[in-house]
Amino acid sequence: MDYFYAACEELRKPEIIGKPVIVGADPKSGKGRGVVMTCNYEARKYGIHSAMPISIAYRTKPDAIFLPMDYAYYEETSGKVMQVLKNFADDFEQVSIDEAYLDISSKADSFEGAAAYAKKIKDAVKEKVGLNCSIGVSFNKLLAKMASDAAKPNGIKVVEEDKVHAFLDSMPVRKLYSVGEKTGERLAAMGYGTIGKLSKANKMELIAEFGSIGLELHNYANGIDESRLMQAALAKSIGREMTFETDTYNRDDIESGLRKLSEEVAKETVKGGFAFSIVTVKLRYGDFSEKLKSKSIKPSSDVKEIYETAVKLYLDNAEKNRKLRKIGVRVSGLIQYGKQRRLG
DNA sequence: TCTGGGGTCCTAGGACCC
DNA sequence: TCTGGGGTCCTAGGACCC
Repeated sequence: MDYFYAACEELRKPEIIGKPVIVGADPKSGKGRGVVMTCNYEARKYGIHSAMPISIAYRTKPDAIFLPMDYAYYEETSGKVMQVLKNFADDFEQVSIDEAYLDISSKADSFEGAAAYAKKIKDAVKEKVGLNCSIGVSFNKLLAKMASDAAKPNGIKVVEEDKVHAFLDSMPVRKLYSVGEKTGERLAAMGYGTIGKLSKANKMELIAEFGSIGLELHNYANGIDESRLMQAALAKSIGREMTFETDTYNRDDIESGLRKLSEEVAKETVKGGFAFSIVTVKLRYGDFSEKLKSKSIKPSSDVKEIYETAVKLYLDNAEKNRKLRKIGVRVSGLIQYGKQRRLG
């Protein structure tokens, strides 16, 4: 989906269409903590983008329309979109709230036919939900995904078998799926600044540097991806995090934060019908250094177990003279004992 | 300029079991 | 006195994605 959260807001507030719209943290007149979740293309004209600190977005365009996240509404809208998409697919994999893979092998016998079919899907999403999406069409998931990125906004991009290198080679290596900031820097230092250069790299050199990921990088750079669509899987962990308005080492503030987070996590695990056997606490200090501390326990579904384990992990491991910026609570080792309900 | 919150997967050492 | 190989679980850390 194109700029999904901001597009959802435009859908229910047509009067904001055409103005810069930013969904994310409360800017608090430039003092707010947090980031831009997404923004529409009018806001992007000013250089605003996802993950940008909200304070900078505010400084850049103080008269933009700033809106808080409304997950429940976005989930509901996402559900409608996914329902439309499923009806067009032989096989279907939802990847996130606003992305999905569709296997349409039986629906077209050429890429030309597939492109026409993609247009039908786009039109149906627009007609039934009212939102624009972008579609990548290719012969594997990697290339379909990268083509859909290239198709944004509101486009369709096809990558045929004999056009893989024409499509990938000139892109900076950072655009390759699975290459983030760190791997991008290491690849650049090795002389692989573009996907084309990476595609010709020596496999063994990449394996020596990155282990099994090195082989994956080489395959991806050559457009090779044999992964299949995955069936919806049960959650592996459930967590909640919060950033303090100002950094703190006050024990009462931190413990009440852990209590609130534990309660939310417990509510979510009960909703999913899960017990858990591992509790993890995240501690982020003012300098952004982060520690995760975890403890295995007897399987439980009790909020008290989460809270008491979380507080113990905090007390045993936090450096009490350093202020904390963020805390988090997560449970894993999930065992489903009850009926699954949809997780939000 | 100052950096969120939800996740997943991979690696690795040590403990422990057979 | 010196000692293998296979496996799982626990804990911690790192990277990435949306």
